[in-house]
Amino acid sequence: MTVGRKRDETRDADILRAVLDVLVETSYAELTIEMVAARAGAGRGTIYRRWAGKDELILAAIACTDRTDLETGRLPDTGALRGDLLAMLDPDWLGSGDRRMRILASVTAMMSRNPDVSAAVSAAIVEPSVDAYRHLIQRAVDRGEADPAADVAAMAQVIPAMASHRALVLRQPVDLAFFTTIIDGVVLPALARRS
Amino acid sequence: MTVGRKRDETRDADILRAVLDVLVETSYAELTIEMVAARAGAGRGTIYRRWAGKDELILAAIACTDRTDLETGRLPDTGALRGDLLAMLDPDWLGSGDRRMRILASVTAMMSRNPDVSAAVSAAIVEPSVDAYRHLIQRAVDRGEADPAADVAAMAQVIPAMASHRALVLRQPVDLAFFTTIIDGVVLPALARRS
DNA sequence: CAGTTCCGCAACTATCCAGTACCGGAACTA
DNA sequence: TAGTTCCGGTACTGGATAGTTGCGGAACTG
Repeated sequence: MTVGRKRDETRDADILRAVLDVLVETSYAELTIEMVAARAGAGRGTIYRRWAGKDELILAAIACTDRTDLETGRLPDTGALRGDLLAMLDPDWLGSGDRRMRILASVTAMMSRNPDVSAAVSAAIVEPSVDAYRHLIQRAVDRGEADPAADVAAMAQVIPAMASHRALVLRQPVDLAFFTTIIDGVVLPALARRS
Repeated sequence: MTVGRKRDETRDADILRAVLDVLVETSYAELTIEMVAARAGAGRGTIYRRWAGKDELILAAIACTDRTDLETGRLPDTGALRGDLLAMLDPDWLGSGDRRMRILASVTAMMSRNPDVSAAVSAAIVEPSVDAYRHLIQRAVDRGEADPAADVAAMAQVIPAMASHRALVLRQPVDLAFFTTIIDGVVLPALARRS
């Protein structure tokens, strides 16, 4: 039936990973197919055979970002909100978060003009984090640790928002010290029970 | 002494304003000198005679953003923190803030690679806002209204951070309802005195 | 008035890059 | 083995644009 050499599907992942690697270092507009091909050890023709063009390629790369670390079942459960929040901040997580922030910066301008990019970024980068924080905070409320009147939806955005602000706008390191400051200086005070 | 037709210095402002107008609609990379010239009713040669190139031009445009509205002496003083924060949110301010957020989005990618752009944006767009919020919050602490143990530096970043997150990342409107939610759901709870 | 510099405009060069086409070779099918 | 499709690589085309140059005219100086 189907005749000829078969397409090597494993190259897809190599190429998409190369796209993200390039986006860590350069912006959406500056990324060229040649950079991706060189990084992936592929020919440009191979890329054009699999994706319709630059936009489709980048869109696919963003969508395949791995966020299994934030699945609800894998979130920390130390018994206290402060412990849960700090438990997320292991070096691996900080490193992958830094990578995602750089990609986010490279893609921000295009998000204004291409709703598909905006949707892909939201689904792959933004929403998983906010969902995770919402889950931890809601659990603290249910446990009676946090103020039952708290605006959980708003509070769940505080850490992602301040992290992206620090990375994208202030251009300062999003490290353990920063997260600790936000947790102890903003999040926990805002959620403390009124006595 | 100096011979010949004099340079019309008033065109500088027209051209720089045109740069910002274009940046509201397109990104740093997509902006062309031709777009700026057309918008300003100028020739490309006039622009190249005044600035060394595209980077210098955009840098100058960012630096000349007007923030006189945020001078310390002009900040609201209603006697209560909530009133002060809400008093900043008149329609003019929301409109100019939206404009600045769009410019910020257009420039974000270049901030990673050009420290001059990053410095210009910080000085012209970010720092004035944070300074204003810090001033209002510090005053509330001094007045005894806010928790004296509050981390004023961290809290002053909450509103700018969540606004830029909403505009740049979530692509949702940064309007009165949003600010009210943040003020009542995050800022005021975090600053409330422990009783 | 003569000479100079600015102005808007248009023509021009040089570069970069998306996208296409093809090559020789490898992998696969019948 | 013959024919087909994929692979990495290279050459090519076409469009966009940064930056330069020159034109005709206006503004200014002496």
